[in-house]
Amino acid sequence: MYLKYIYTVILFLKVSNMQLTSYTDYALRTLTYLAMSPDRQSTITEVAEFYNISRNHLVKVIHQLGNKGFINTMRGKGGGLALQRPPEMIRIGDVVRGMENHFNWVECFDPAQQQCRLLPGCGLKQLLARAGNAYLQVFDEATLADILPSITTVALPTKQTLNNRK
Amino acid sequence: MYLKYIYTVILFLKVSNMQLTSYTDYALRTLTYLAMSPDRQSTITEVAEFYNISRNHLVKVIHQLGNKGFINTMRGKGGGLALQRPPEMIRIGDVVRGMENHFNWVECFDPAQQQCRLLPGCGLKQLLARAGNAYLQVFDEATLADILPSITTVALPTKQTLNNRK
DNA sequence: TTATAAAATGTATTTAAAATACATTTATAC
DNA sequence: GTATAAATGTATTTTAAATACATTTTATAA
Repeated sequence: MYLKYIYTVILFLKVSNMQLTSYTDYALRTLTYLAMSPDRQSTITEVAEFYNISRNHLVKVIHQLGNKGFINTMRGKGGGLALQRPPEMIRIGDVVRGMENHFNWVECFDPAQQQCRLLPGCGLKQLLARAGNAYLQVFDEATLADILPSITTVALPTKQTLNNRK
Repeated sequence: MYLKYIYTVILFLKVSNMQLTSYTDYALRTLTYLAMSPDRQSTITEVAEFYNISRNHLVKVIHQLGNKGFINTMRGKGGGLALQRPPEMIRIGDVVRGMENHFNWVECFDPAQQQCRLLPGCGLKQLLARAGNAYLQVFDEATLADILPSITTVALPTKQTLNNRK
């Protein structure tokens, strides 16, 4: 007897993308910069130049940092950026989550139908979810204050040096 | 007095790439397939067709699975693939590590010099490393046997059905 | 009240890596 | 020696991230 194979339930797993892009990198560095430059406004240009990274890319990162409530942004002359809360109150896990919006731990789907056709016994999905949670958990246990480099190793611009520069 | 800013120590973090690509996805599914088809040789073509995925891509995945010692591959007529060990002996963490070779948790470098210029107080590096370890830890606690779907939901080809097919 | 400095926003281009495709070689069973 | 299967290498396509460019909006200092 000829048996057609039953392909009905196919486990298609778009395995979790846990990639932290330069988005998160830039975000954390911007926050670090701001934390090390308290009591004044910094600007996007200033941060981009300090780290020697693309200002254009940074613009978007900083915009998002503002949207997510990590920093205050002020337009116009005399405007700039500053932390919205002290470093101790900024949880790294929140930053990571806020910057990486595609934290789709798992998607099980039929690539043709683009919909989940979860196998009843699919243990991988749960495993990936647990791994992802363990990953974020670590970030949830640290604040910006915890990762600040010892300030003495880096000389940051100050209001005075920025003025001298002009 | 004019102060030149000291840009000397710049923290450049290529933030860890924790992305599991379709490589790992395909690998885990191949292993699952083989585990559900014990007592016989399967072929690359068979696995690719079952999951309806690119045979060419799968070829490389399977080659690597063989290199890493998860499966036995046999060339030539009557050849094919089979698990090298029972599912209980195949640790998911090992598979993930084996397939994703670029698990560079952290790289701190000056993009110009491409070398690490680690800040003494850089707490992010450690944090990322810890998160990565926590992530892998979960995979280390599971074996292939743990994630196998209940076999009754999927009908796999058998030696008999494969012959009927010709 | 105007000029300027700053962020906000949108679009287009470049780059890098993953995914896929294609072609050839090597091994083995019959 | 022929058919079947994996091994291997290269080229192309696709996708998403990163970057660049252009314009608009907002605030404020002069």
